[in-house]
Amino acid sequence: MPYDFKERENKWREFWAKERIFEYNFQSEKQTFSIDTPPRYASGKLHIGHAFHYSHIDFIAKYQKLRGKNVFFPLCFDVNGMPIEVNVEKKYGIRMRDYPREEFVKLCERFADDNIDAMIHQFDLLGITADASLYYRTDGEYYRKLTQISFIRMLQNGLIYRGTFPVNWCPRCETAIAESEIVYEERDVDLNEIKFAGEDFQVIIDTTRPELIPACVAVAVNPEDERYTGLVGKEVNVPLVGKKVKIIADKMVLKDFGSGAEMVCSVGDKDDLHMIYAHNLPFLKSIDESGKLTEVAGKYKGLETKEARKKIIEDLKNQGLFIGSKKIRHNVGTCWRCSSPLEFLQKDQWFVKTTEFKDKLKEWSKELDWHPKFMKRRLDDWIDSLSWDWVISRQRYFATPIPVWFCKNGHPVVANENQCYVDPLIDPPPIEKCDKCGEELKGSDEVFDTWMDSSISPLFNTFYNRDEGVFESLYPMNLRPQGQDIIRTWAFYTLLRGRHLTGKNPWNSIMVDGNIMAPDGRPMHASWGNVVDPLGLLEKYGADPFRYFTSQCSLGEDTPFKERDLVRGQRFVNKIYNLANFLEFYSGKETMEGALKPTDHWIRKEINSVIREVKEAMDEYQFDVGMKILEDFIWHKFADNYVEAVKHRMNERTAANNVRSILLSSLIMISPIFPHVAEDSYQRLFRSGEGKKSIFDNDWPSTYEFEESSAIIGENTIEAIGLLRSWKVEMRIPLGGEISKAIIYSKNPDDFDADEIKGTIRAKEINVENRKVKEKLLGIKLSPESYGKLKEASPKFIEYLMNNSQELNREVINYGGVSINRDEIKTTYEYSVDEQDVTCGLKCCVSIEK
RNA sequence: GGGCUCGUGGUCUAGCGGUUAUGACAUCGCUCUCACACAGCGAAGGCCGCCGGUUCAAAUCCGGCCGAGCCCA
Repeated sequence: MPYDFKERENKWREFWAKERIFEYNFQSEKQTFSIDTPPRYASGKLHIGHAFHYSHIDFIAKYQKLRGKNVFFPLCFDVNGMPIEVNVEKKYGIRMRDYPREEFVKLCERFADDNIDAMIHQFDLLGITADASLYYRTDGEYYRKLTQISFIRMLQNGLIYRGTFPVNWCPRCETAIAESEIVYEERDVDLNEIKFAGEDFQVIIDTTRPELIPACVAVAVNPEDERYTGLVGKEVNVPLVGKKVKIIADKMVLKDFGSGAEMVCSVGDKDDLHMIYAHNLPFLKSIDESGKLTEVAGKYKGLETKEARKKIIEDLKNQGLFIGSKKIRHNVGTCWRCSSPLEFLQKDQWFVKTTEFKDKLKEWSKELDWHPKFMKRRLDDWIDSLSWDWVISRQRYFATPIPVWFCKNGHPVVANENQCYVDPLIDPPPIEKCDKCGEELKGSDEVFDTWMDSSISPLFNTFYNRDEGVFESLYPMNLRPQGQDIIRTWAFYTLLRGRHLTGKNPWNSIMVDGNIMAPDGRPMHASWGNVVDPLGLLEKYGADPFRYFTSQCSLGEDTPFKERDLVRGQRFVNKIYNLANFLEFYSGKETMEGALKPTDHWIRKEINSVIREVKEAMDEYQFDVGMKILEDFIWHKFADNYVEAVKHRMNERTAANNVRSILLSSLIMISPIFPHVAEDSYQRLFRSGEGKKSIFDNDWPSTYEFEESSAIIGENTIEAIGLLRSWKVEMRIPLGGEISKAIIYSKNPDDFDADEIKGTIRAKEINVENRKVKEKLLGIKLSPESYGKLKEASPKFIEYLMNNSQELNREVINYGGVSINRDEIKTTYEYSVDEQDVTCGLKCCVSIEK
């Protein structure tokens, strides 16, 4: 019977919501397991990466609940920043900077509101039960208030300062331009060769922007460039402006490009920026907001860049320092609105100190429990490579306003904590006039980098600054789950800020996921046409099969999307559904008592190791490992082997109860990944009577008692049944059909439960005999210690034993002066019988008479 | 250019010092079987990316090369 997932999945989702199964209980005595949920970006449609990542988080939440924890798993959304601005621009066909600020922000808010409802529905479709009673969004007043307060506290503690940093700037529109607003154009530009004279040598530098000569702070060459060996560290004269700069060596300079020497200007481009920080060079501002040269340029002051370029080349030619120029194709960043080439311009910005905490940050990162471990290296390498502090101010509209006012002399006045949330463009400053110069104050129009919001998620979650008692009990949180792409942003900034604001790490452990690739192994891109829509898959297969796919991805690895995993998941769900059907059919029909038989002991032994191994895998977030163990156990050991073996005695209460109990334990273990079919089966079979309200109210199964000797007989019996069943298939006897006689040939007839075999394969008579059985040695495996002892003799020793298998019966075998105990040798035998109509396995041979 | 990760039957994947190298999907047989044909039983299919090294022993450890992914404010 196929499983009707649509109806059933919906039913149980509604049940969980109505019964508040997954709600955090602030009054509970239970230990909390808290998850710092990634606030999902309010962009709208669920893409497969979200579906993948949030399923993993949901596995953890549900697993921890079964482990008896009070699970804190907030439902939350990230609703600040540029991607929403860009979406709004697209949706309405408008441009942010052409639009009144307040109205534009309103459009952004509306856009986010509309999307959040859809996203909550999409989470629900996946069976993700993030807790709506712990809801937050990062643009809420309550959240932005905390963002502002955290800024004020860090500023007061000297961790934030005002400095200058270059931004992309359009000199014509006189506005800052964000990275995403830059239009790159291939243009033909002049690459000029200019002579820089040293004391007794000269260097020819290549530049497309001679007007930046006044801003030159160094000449850079590649350290491996032989042409400049011995010149590094010497000084050269910068033409026209009468100053000297040093020659520095930096790997960023391309050896093969032109002369291999270039000027470092502060600041011409990003490479310059890196070199300025790396070599501790000064910042100059040679171009102003309107694109004119400043006093740094001396006599060229006031000229526009284009005029200055012309004039400078002319002067260079007059002095014989201009060698020539050639046209090259060059990628030029231009303004989206007016196509003017952009400048990289020094502007006042707010910074959070990071570089002076490098060593501290690495210590803090070490305190975290990383899953997988290698992800820690990514954060440490990032910390090592930091060259400058974190710039937190943005010249944008839709984000948390920086709670500051400025006087006309540039003195900042910061809001009081009790004023927050505050919008300085609307609200009055805390004091009327500047306390330094008495001038009028004007609200700052700068906003925070959105990481300033999201990097306090653990503080918001744990009621920092709202409820000291709750904060003390919840902080630090147990787990931060996140993507590998934002280790250097979200993980880094959260660690930094949590530590600075509370003195403690924000969480104890961090789990980092990889990405889902397209089926072709490449990243998904709309333009490549390889994007997979998860909503269509949910419609086609349901949530549990989709979760099966996500469980199959190794933690931290990139995994190509495979629809066949959903097919497999769907079959597995169906298998579980039918196991429940089977048990439902036999429910309450037991008519006799009976004792536990060897196969019952065997399945108990098997599930015991499953209970332990799945727990270990889930504790390490290795869902693929856990699921594999469960799949092998439930599908093959339990369904194919045990249930088949026990079917014939389901009228015995002991047998029926053992099947019920093993199934219940299996359902509990698989419920984090298959919540719907597990709940469905649970409600049908186990809820009535004294059962808990939901499968998720149960505890992780504890181990079963069993007898080892019986379990071994059970295992042999299972093998014999398997052989007989496949033998029946080969003989073209229907599996349900009766046979007159089955014969088991074995060395030890007592090693089999004949009644079980007889009942299962429907034989009228069964014989277990030890006649005519031959053993054949299939393989020998030595213990590692034996290999160590024998060393180079190992392969020869195994060969010797294979040829002289009687040696194996001795307690101690001497070989080449080394004594090996027989216990250290593991052997594999196969049985065979000199009769035609038999089939043989590792434990026995079987034969059938129709 | 730098850091990290991955490269195993047709496809995807497990294994991460000694196993007869997992398993899935696809392919090919056979079986409607009283929970399940979205099932069961079986078959075929592999120089474990390439080249060196360490070791008695390497898919597994080390080095180099080739290819792929993430990140570099």
